[in-house]
Amino acid sequence: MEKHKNISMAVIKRLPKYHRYLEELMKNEVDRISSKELGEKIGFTASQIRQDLNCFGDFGQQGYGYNVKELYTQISAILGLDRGYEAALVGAGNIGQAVSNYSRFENLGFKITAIFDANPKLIGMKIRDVEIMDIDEMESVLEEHKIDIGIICVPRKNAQVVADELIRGGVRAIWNFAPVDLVVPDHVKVENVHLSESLLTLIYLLNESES
Amino acid sequence: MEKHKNISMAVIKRLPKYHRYLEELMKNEVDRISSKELGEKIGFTASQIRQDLNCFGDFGQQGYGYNVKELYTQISAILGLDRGYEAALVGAGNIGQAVSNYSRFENLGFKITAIFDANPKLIGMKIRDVEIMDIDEMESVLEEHKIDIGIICVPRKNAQVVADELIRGGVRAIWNFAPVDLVVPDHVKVENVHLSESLLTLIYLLNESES
DNA sequence: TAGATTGTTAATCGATTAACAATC
DNA sequence: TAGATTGTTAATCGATTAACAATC
Repeated sequence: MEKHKNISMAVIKRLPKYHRYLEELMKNEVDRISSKELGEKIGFTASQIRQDLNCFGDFGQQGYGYNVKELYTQISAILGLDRGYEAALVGAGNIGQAVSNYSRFENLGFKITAIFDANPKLIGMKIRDVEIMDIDEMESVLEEHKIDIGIICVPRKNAQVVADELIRGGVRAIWNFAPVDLVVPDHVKVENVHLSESLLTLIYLLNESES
Repeated sequence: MEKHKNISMAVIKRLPKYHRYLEELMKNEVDRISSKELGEKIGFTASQIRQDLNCFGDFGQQGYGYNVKELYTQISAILGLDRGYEAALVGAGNIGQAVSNYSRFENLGFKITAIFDANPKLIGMKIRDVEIMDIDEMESVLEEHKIDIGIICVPRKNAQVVADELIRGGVRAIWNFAPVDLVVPDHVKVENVHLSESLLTLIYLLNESES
């Protein structure tokens, strides 16, 4: 399976969508699907789907299409969902609490096992059985505990410092909810959830269609 | 200013980023900036920045660059931030509450003026002075009150129904936090915040860089 | 076998980058 | 004026779509 190299971002960003639609098809007990049918569901061209999937392997069968269950398993493996992930969340404010409480992630093998905040009022509180710790303890916790993913939900001005600290603690992937572009070394991956940018895009589109 | 047509999504998605960086430059009291300097800050090529901006007008001056304040004003206007927006949020669970509480939006002229939920325990509670109303009242509230943007924070299975209801009530833009792709008529714009997809992308990148 | 649908190559389309004359 | 930097056209690069032989 060494096809795996130099996959474009465009393709990568579509993988989770395939995953979601295949999960749904499985739930509806659909056994097979052609690229044409899947394309109609998902809103892609059949051609694009075949191109995308062929970046990773030959999952289909001529004259038949794709076996839903098998393809789902394959995509899950490609995404890396065949193992679990431990995350540490920093910043237990509005968004931090929402993310901590979001149960949908657990099906994906994703677990938040540590939560940090600087606010004394929050420290000691529990979110889904995980106690909020003092951010000063983060360094030592990261040392004794292997964390895959850091989640940054702190105010903008603290985000970079927290990122640096997470990286020093061995974190290789950062899910960033703060409205900044973090500066990180090459071996660290960042995925941003920039809510304001998303909202501004929507506002632009709203006005565009009205004018 | 009728250059405004047929702007590609790639460009539109970059506009909020320009807005953010220009805001920061203004705060730092920078008067002028060249496409080269801005590019270095923001991580785009100078060429791309000039191309992007020229979709909307001639904002620069040869030999000088761009006036930060003026460009910021222009980008704000392009994004539609020269007026205010009223939003209705549906689903006051984890994410709904986080979004309701997110104060950063108010600087953008964006205000959540109505919140709905189906849960009797939540109805009557207040979030930032806005009372959570019974979702059954939504139809009448939308009738008497002009709402620009609907925010969907309900569970997946209810999202499409809520979207339909918002659209019937005259909403033209939907900010969707539910993990579904909504089906809407052409004149309605949807911007998705798909947290699971974002997380899966990050997990993929994490594994890619490790292998 | 015949029909369907894949994997893959080639053609097209769109977005990014480079180059440079215009000009402040 | 000379240097700097734009706006814009042309070249390149990459992503999407179309086409079709291979084959289940």
